[in-house]
Amino acid sequence: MTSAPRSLDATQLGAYFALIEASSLLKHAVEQQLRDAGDLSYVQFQLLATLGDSPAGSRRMTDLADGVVYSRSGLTYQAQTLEKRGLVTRTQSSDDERSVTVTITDEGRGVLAKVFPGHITVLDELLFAPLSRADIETLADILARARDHMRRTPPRSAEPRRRRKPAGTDQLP
Amino acid sequence: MTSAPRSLDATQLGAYFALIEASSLLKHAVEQQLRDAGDLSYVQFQLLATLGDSPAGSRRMTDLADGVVYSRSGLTYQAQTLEKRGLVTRTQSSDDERSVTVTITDEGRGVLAKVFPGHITVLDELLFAPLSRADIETLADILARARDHMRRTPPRSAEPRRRRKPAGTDQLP
DNA sequence: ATGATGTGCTTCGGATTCGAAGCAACTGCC
DNA sequence: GGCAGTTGCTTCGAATCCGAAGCACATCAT
Repeated sequence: MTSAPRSLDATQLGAYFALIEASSLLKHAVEQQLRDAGDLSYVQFQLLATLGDSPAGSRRMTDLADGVVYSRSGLTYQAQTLEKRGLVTRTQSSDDERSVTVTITDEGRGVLAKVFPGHITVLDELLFAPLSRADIETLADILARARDHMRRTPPRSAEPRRRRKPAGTDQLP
Repeated sequence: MTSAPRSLDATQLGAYFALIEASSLLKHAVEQQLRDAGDLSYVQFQLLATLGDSPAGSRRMTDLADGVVYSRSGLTYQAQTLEKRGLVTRTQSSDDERSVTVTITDEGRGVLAKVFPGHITVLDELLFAPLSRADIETLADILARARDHMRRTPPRSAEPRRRRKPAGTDQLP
């Protein structure tokens, strides 16, 4: 299928490791700041920030899950947590009874506002400080392309559920 | 304290989000492949790979923790797991009674070898496919600088415990 | 030596994660 | 209409993660 299981050259390895390490370090630092400043986990912050940017401060669970990279069940868990703290509300959609609309509350926006300045400071000091303007632009461009490609490419076993047909009725979807 | 709590411009935001999303997506995909191919978590793979690259296939716990971004306790947990499966051994250092040396076993190398080809395939298909040679070089360069900077920069409250000196006895290490 | 401090690792408890399974509501097709 | 299949979300159980506290050895100053 693919050609011989070749190995990666030094540059590729470097890019791969640097990507993983840089994002891990950054994420850890950001997580700590969020925890200290507003008692938020990273996902919780992402959810609030996404909602804060959304029209009417609302989104369906599914849309949220698409934006963030988390599992559905994890999203449910965090949404519950945020609801308990009064930072979001959850309401049934009227047109689709199954669908749940999550909305950020004023208190949620308050926490977001309280946490933002420190968040930006961390980014400035850790990520942007050693990079030039041009670096940042280049980085954004390259990573955006990689991300978009990955989003388009199914995870290699993402068939949503292969159901067995009654018998012999096997046409492709 | 810091200057006015400015906000990020579009490019910076783009770079930040792209970094987080791209690394998350990549990590998830890699994790799945590792799970399927060798029943390894990502950390476990990182540990084995690090050991495999080390002289004599050995490292002290602390050195491993520095290489990977994980917490000490998490490292202990994974090392135990790997030991149970016979992929590494743990032995006391002779010169420092507290220190534990982790060594990869032949079986560990076997798992590593079994998992590698698929690992590389995932990287090729997901990360490198949409990027040019030059992109990869640039990416490696920029992210390496960012990573090195972050490693140098203490996490803003990482003073390992500032003991008060008796008085005036302050020379640098 | 000997106590004070520092270091290396583990244990402990709690939080967060995921996938699989379950439930309820929607859709399409006969 | 009415049932098969799909979709949206939650629940469940197990795995994994982290920080704080604990333990044992090392090192340093007295």
